[in-house]
Amino acid sequence: MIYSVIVDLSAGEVDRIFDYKGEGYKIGTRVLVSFGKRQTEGYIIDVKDKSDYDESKLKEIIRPLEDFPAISEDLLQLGGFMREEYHLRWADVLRLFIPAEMRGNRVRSLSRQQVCLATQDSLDVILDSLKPNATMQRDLVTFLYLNGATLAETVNSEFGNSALRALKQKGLVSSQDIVVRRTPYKDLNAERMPKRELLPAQQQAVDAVLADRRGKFLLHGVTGSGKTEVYLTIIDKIVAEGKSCIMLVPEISLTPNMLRQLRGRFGDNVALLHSGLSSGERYDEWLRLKNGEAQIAVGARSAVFAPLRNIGAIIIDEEHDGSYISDFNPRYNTIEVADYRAEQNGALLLLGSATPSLGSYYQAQKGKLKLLQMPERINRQPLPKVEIVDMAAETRRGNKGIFSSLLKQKLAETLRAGNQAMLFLNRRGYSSFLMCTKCGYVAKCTDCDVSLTVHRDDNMLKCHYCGKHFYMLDKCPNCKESSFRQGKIGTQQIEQLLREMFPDVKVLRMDADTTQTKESHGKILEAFRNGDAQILVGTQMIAKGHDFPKVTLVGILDGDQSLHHDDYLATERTFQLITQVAGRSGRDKDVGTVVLQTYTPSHYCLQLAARQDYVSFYKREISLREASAFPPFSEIIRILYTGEKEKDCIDQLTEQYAELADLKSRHQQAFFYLDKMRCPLKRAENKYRFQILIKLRIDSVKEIIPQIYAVCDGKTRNSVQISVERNPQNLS
DNA sequence: AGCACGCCGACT
DNA sequence: GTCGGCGTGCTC
Repeated sequence: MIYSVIVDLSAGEVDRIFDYKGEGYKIGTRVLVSFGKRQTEGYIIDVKDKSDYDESKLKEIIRPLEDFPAISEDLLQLGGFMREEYHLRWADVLRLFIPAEMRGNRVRSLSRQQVCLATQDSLDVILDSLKPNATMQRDLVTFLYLNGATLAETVNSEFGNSALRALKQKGLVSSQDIVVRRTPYKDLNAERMPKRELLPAQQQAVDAVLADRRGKFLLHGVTGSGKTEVYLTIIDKIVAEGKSCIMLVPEISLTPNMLRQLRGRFGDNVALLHSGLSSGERYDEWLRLKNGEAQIAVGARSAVFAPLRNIGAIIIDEEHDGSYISDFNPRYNTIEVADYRAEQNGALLLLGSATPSLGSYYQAQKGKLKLLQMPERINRQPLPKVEIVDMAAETRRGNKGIFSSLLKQKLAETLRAGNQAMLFLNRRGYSSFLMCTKCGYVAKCTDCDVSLTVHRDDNMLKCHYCGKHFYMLDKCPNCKESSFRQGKIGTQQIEQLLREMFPDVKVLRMDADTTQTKESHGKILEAFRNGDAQILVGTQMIAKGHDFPKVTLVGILDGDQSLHHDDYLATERTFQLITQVAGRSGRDKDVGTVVLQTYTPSHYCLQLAARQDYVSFYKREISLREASAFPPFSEIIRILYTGEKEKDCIDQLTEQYAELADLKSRHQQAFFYLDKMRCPLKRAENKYRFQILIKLRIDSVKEIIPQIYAVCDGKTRNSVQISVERNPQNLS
């Protein structure tokens, strides 16, 4: 037989099928092949009788890497779709479908010794054969009789090594090696959670979804409206019918919470997939799904590739979240991928959010998604009251600080009442830059065109783009003066200011700097939930999904921050962020308050976010998008050129731009826009950045996109990396 | 992605 | 003269 093999190398020149000879392999099997002068892993993606290549030159497949096909045929088909749709390489796509540790033979199953009784005799008979004073041995035998096979390490710690050895010698107990599965978050409470009675709105949503098993739904439920319970009920039903489910949450820090609820309801039938697991855990969880030992996959975006068969439902929580769009290689849109998989499997697709993305809500308006609404909180509490504070007026009144007088007052009240507060500022570090007051020199990264952020905890200057660290400056390298002005305040400084303002109050901070270790997310959140601290300061990390019953005050310190980016997503993002953060307040008995500080208090985005009026915001924003022909009424394509040699980048861009201009002249009506420019972020990680921006008429996308891809695949310099992004999330 | 081949500059 | 820089081409 001839096998079509994709070699597991990520490079343009080898991104094609290589034929090999072999016998008895199944499609989807990973194999070892000899390739050029050495051996490589590869994936069988097809079988055929004849090769287009000179068959006498075909090499033989050396051997399979696993005794089962690692990639199912429907995932292979999905891979083909993604390759076309997102202009990706086979190897990059296929790698998404298997746990990373399977490549390069790094997998090891974990085996442990297990001991059990080696005799069928009754307990009395066994006990009779033991001396009355051998208490440990008698206890152990009794234990094994009652509990069955047990891990040797458990037995050893409970009953001691000598009892076990003695019993083995007598032939009463035997031991064997078994493969044990490594379970992430093993100690996460697994107490059985009862099904909760659904409220009418929840029941309606569930009924509507279950009425169409191939339907596509958008569940718009305000923060605190009980969307999770809807998801659980649907999963329950689908699993009961023998089908599997995928449940996606936006980021790793939210998985423990969802996992706790899923395990509480479905026990071991749940497996967790995300990049934060140890390699052993990830492999074992993947295998449990692959083998059908678990039918429910939960995780961040990569869990959409869970190796499940017969999928009945794919649920995406907080569907508006930007993390569902992978913005580095391989770039893909999780919702589109989920849609394809749902279609393939005849599964239902459910997207949920309190602030749906404009695109999804538009799809719902057009009837492509069925819209389900849950407009009320489950506790019947009103949504939190949002007070907008005009910081310009505050400054005029002489308050130059970061906290408005209203926020200070509310903070004091909240603390006095024994409640908790969250303060949100989407800027980590101590201050955003360091500038010499004498000559205006600003400390910049050596590799990126970005000013360095001051970090006080380790007294360093850090590049938030590439992560490089630099020593703090004591004098200006330019004019040797040592007087500096600092930029905008970050979370570190907020934490410090709060400690000064409320010396007796415990403050926790959660941002990328305090969550570097694997479990730090969970620890901070748990500490705050337990009441170990009264104030939590954080970046957008604290905005998402968490449920803190004692929080009655949320302060948004810089509501403008994301509003004035000059990209078309700025207002949508700001609205989502403010609504999500505000939703953390007042989730229990007490009504929540939100203080929203801004310099543009009358901006419609902030006004409508303060009223949590999504529908009005949608109407306003969608008509703006339509008038200015932005997505979803067009598609934006960015071709990004990066490289260490500036001239090569420019030459490469210029050549391809000429071809695209030619393409445009032949399809005038398809193009709203075509232009080339230096990126706003001129250089990053020691590479220059240039881009071509294209805006296409939506009904021309299908026809034009392959031609744009073809241009990018033309003759290229390997000193320049070229990537194509469709509807990029940021244009920096 | 890696590895060999091949053609120019800087050194013992 | 030779070592070695990295541009170019190839892998079933």
